[in-house]
Amino acid sequence: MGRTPCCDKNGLKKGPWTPEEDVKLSNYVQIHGAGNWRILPKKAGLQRCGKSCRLRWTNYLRPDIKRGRFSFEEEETIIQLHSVLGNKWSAIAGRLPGRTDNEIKNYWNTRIRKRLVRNGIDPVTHAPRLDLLDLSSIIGSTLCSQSLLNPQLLSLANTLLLLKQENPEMVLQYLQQNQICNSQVQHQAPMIQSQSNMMTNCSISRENLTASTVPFVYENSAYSNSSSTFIIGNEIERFNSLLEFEIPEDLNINDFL
DNA sequence: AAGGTCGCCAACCGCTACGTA
DNA sequence: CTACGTAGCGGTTGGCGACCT
Repeated sequence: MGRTPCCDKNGLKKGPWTPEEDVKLSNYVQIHGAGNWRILPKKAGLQRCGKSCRLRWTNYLRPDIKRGRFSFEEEETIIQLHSVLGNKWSAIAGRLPGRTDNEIKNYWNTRIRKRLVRNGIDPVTHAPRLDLLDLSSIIGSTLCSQSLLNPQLLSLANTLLLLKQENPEMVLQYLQQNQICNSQVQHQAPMIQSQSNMMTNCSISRENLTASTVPFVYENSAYSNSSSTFIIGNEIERFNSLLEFEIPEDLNINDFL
């Protein structure tokens, strides 16, 4: 038959750990090592179940845990890994030294997820939320009739549209740097007089989008498909932190196509 | 100043895969 | 092979502090 029960739950303490309990647990693990959580509480003199001890150790007391704010690089890594792995918090934590799955999960749910939603990006699929866009100008257009509505291209165009709302100047720079937009548009300071006029000076051909943009996005990422939105999504954040912009109300995706 | 609301995060709950008797 | 314990994982909860009204 099986083993004896791991612990008798009657009389065991629950709730927040006291400093005294932390010391007992830390001292015991430092001497005897982590593991065998079933007998650990008794030997360490703790009125806790082994599971509670294991969680306390792995999520809080472990000496290699890095505490404090997540860096921009860590945040980028989390978003990128989440776009590939989904809610596999332990797998994500395994690639972020010093961070626990619980910490990453909390950070995702309280910060990153909300911010992605705010920027019009679905936190589950990491794709732009099409329901937030007026796609009437696309559906039924020549794009469709010519079978050129490839999902990646549409996804990229949508992302650029969102990005334009956030930061039109950056969109221009991005397009020009990657030879997607050939026109010589003057770089101007933020709070430009008319963002929409500026954009109409740019011509972005479908050939350029498929031949230049998508490979550019991919070669800057270890992942495929969904990562295209991720890369640009980060650009939104990066520039948001630097600049403030007016958001034009007369946006149309045709500005990009 | 007091009560209400919100956000953060540590800890718990429940489930699953795997190991062991 | 079966039954059960253990470890690990992801989802959820609840306490607490900060902020708002």
